[in-house]
Amino acid sequence: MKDGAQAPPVVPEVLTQYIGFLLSRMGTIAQKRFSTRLEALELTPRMWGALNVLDAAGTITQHGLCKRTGMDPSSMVATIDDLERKGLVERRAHPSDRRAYALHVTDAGRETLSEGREVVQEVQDELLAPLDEAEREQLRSLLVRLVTAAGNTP
Amino acid sequence: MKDGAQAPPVVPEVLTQYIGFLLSRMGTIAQKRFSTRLEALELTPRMWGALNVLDAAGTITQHGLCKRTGMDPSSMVATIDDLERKGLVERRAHPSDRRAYALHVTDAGRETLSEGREVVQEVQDELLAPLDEAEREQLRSLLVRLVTAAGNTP
DNA sequence: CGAAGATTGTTGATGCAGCAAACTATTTAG
DNA sequence: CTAAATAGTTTGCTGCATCAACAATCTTCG
Repeated sequence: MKDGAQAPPVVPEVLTQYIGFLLSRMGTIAQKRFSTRLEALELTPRMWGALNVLDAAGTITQHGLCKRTGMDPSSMVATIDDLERKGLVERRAHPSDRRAYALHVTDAGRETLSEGREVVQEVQDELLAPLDEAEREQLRSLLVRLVTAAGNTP
Repeated sequence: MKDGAQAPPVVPEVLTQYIGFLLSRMGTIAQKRFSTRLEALELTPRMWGALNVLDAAGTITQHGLCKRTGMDPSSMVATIDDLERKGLVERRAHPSDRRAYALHVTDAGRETLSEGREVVQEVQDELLAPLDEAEREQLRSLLVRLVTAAGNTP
């Protein structure tokens, strides 16, 4: 019966004192899970993030998306290419700047968004299974403060 | 004065509701910061993690390290190579298994560990600057529970 | 006005980490 | 003793981040 005595794996106690390690590790795990589940919609995490921010912004340029998502401009090109190829996003002419595109979410894009939200909710519920509702909100709030602060210093 | 009206960047409100996104983003940020700071000691985050776990374990095999750190065996080979080349770790013969190595931290390795702990502590303090002591402990505890649970399900 | 500099989107090159397959040497199971 | 599993290693593929360079366009300011 080796399954009963399964190694106490995955979180060496030494490292549980390093919040940085925990953040980085949990981040990787989350990313992997979302990535796997989003495959069903033929979306990558980057596409999903961009689509969400774009939808919330209404209209925005690629550069604007880069600033908000922290994504590199060159990666953004590929991401928008992918989204446009799937018909979820359109590159329209920007009304006042001929260098830039005015990005728009299509109806198909909004459809995909609502499907995606269900999937994402499921994954999130799995990841946060050990926490009750109050703890989840606590975690969320702490993370928002950290990400916000970290984004304004570097 | 455009610097006063700096864009409210880095955390689009849409995404603050996705704890998965926050985790993944904060994890990336943390990793980058640590990576930068550890360069002063000529260490990568992977080397640092392996060195810590190894030190805490006393003696352990590469495979054991892989299980505990979640690192890929092929990556582990390169990581141990690096640590050994810097004289921080030794690959000794395993007493009872001629396939495996018994890894040991050298005196130089312990020296580096104590230097590294100071650096890591600094970075952690910077990252967690917005949180008071109680909140940090709260975050740590929540993350440990999540990582532990996530490590036992996949 | 008009030249200099900044911005937007794009391409290409580089490097790293994760993943999987194949392989050797050795140990364990049946 | 043979078959299967394990430890370590090598190699190649993939995905993503980062960087430098570039063309088109906008902005600034003498």
